Amino acid sequence: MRGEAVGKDRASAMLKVVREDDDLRSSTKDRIIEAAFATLKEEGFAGTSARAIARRGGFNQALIFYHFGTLNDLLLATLDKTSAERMSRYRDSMGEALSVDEKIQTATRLYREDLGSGHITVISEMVAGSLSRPDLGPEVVARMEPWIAFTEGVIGDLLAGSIFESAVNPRTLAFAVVALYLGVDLLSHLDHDNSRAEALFQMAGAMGPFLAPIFGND
Amino acid sequence: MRGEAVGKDRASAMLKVVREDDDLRSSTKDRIIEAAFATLKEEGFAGTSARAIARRGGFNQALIFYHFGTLNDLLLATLDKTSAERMSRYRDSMGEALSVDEKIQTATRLYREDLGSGHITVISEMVAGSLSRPDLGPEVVARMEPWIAFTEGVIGDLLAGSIFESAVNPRTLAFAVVALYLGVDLLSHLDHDNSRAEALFQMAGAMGPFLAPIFGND
Amino acid sequence: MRGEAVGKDRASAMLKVVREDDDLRSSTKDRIIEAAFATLKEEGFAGTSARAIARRGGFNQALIFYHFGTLNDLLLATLDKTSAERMSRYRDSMGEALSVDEKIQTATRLYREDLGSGHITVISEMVAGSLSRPDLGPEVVARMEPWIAFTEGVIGDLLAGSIFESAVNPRTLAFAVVALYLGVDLLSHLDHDNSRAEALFQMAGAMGPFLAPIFGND
Amino acid sequence: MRGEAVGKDRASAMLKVVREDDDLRSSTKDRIIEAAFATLKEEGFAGTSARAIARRGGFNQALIFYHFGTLNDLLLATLDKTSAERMSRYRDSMGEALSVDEKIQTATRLYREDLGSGHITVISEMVAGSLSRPDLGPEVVARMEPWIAFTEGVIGDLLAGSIFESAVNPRTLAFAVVALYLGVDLLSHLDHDNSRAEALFQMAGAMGPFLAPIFGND
DNA sequence: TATGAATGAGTTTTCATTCAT
DNA sequence: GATGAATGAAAACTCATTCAT
Repeated sequence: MRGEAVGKDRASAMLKVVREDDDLRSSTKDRIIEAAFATLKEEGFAGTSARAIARRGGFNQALIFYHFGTLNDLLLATLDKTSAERMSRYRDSMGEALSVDEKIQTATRLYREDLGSGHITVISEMVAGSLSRPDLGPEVVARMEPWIAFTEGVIGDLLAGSIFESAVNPRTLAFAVVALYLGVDLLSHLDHDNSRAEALFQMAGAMGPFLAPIFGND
Repeated sequence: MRGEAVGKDRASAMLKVVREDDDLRSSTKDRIIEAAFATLKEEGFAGTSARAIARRGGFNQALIFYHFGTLNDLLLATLDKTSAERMSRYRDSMGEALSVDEKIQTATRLYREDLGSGHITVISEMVAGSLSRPDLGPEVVARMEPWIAFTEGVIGDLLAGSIFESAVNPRTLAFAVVALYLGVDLLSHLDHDNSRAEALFQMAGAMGPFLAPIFGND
Repeated sequence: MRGEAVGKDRASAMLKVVREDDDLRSSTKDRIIEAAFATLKEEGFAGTSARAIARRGGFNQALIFYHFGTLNDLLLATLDKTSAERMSRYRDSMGEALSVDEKIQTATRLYREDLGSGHITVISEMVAGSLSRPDLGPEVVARMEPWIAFTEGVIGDLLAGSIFESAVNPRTLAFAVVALYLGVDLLSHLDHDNSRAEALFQMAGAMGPFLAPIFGND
Repeated sequence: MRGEAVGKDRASAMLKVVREDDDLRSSTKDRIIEAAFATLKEEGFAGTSARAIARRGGFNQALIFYHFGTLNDLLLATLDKTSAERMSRYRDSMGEALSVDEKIQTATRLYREDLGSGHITVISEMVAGSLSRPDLGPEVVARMEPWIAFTEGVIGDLLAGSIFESAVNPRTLAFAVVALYLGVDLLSHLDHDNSRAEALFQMAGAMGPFLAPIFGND
């Protein structure tokens, strides 16, 4: 496990397929990112040192620096990967939800999905941990922008033609939604209690039918 | 043993005033807390080491441990003090605001006040920094509860008699408001940009007059 | 040896006098400098890591940083101490040597002394090692200046009244003498062969009597 | 095993010329040596890691070890090449200079040439950096010998027939000259100030005409 | 020949905390 | 109450070198 060669998966990949079932053909960079993800999830940002990641992934500390140059860069790559995966999932699912009501249901479902997969934990840890580090903060906030833009799109569709169209700035509201989502994640994660987030989604769900006529999605 | 000296400066403070000659200087514990606050504000959570606090306060590192036993405990005491000060300020101001509209105006004013005084920076740093540390997280979240309770009271007053009274759970909504506030703080702090938070407050302010009749505070 | 208290030698110094014979009353900073000196002498500049110094001195690595802040600063302090000790020795001895001949004899004697005590090794290592480090180079060269100034004084005395007085710039010649001394040190140290340096001093000694009349020191 | 490939690029160079298409590029070993030279010159001995050399030369780190077995060996090969080039230059030029005066002028010119080309920097870095490493020191000093021998020859020619012939040992004096040259290089390089070396050469130049009659080269 | 990947041992430095005084 | 000194553990990162291909 320690000294095994990983790179170069042209012919040898064929052989490796036999060897294991799930994490095959994962390149070394991917393996490192996976280890970083797992460490963030299990040990929190503060516990995610190069040593801890390497221990969890079963590889040498130095490998991180060989592939990513910097621990920060690995962390950001991990955030990027998670973020990209979730983004495509959100884009697909929200695209199919047409009415306000459906969108709320879908968002609730995705939230629960994120919760189960640990993405919420990892993103919460990354955002929170980066806050106090001047070198990471700006990078992390830059990675929030796509989410705000995406949310802005969803909100824009909803508002179009409604009575709020002129009163509400979709970009500002999108910022608020992302901030709320983040705050809920943090607080829920912080005390290991998802019941309040769950109640919030259910409250929103209960309001869905009332909102539908207002937004004209019937 | 070490921690025994902690938490009994009500009576002894009386003595100190007598003991010191003229200028009744803040007690040592207060001085340490002030130094911790200043360090959190200027250097961020990650930069707030025992050494950094001691350097800023002009006292010896070991003094922190003598008085607070643990760096974590000092940090929590600092959060407590800030939180208590702000809470009384919020309680007084929001008590005087009667209508939804007034409450929004007051909340906006208090937010700006917190921004200028650095309380938002310090709280953001504390919450975010603690999140990644299993020993601090639960303690910090416990200190959020009073704010949720306070917000719940404010919301409860508003909802009483309105058409939402039965549809909305004040506790859940209070949780959402605090989460939103926290999320906005974090994001604004993260990229040193308060303009979006400001836009959000202004959007809320613009909606105030429309909301007033709904809530029957006219 | 490991956990022993060192500082605070007011009353306890009395007790310590009994405990050991030579390195008593040496403050911790001195002990660290001595360990650094010994390490430079025995293991060379490249081998003088914080760990190596601490191992040799029997104290904790971190103590170096507590007292000197930086490894560089410890190294420079070590050079300073050695340099100051040798300077006073040179000043005294050369002051007593009046004629050219005597000065050459004295210089030879001092060189041999330096060789035996390891000062030449340490200075050679420091100078050479610093060369390739931009942070140390300028500091080391600054510590060469006093030696050039001292040499300039010695040369100035010799030249005064001689036929060379107008032809030779004492400062330039002093630079050359120090450079020669350094070069001889380096080469001798490099191949562990002092015979050529010795031969050089003897050649100079043989020329002494011939030079005396030229400089008018008879 | 690794080192077997070292040192036989005379015949194989012939083959290479044929093998590569048109632009007979320098052999790989030469390219590596050139990269090492450039790195020593630009980044100093301490900055001349295998990675730094490879980066500068645009080739793979491992190539160094394939061709030279050891980083030390590459460094020594680099010193060898530089040294050999300079030696032939010195031999030619000094051979043409007959009188003391001319020899001083020529040496001054060559020194300036070395300064401009960076050879002095590289040699200074190599000598100084090696000094602190037991594995390099002896090798480097061995590479000084040819220079001492060469200088001995030059001095021997000068002394022949002069009044110093019996008093001065040419070998010892040659050692002193090389040591002086080295010391001047180091000090000048150390504080990025060549003015003192320049002054020294000019002082020597000014004395040239006076020395000529003594040595009988008129 | 050449290379990308990998590694073990090393580096300086910072940390929270303890202890004797 | 307060302090200077001391420590063990850990941090991020770099090094020369090896190896399979």
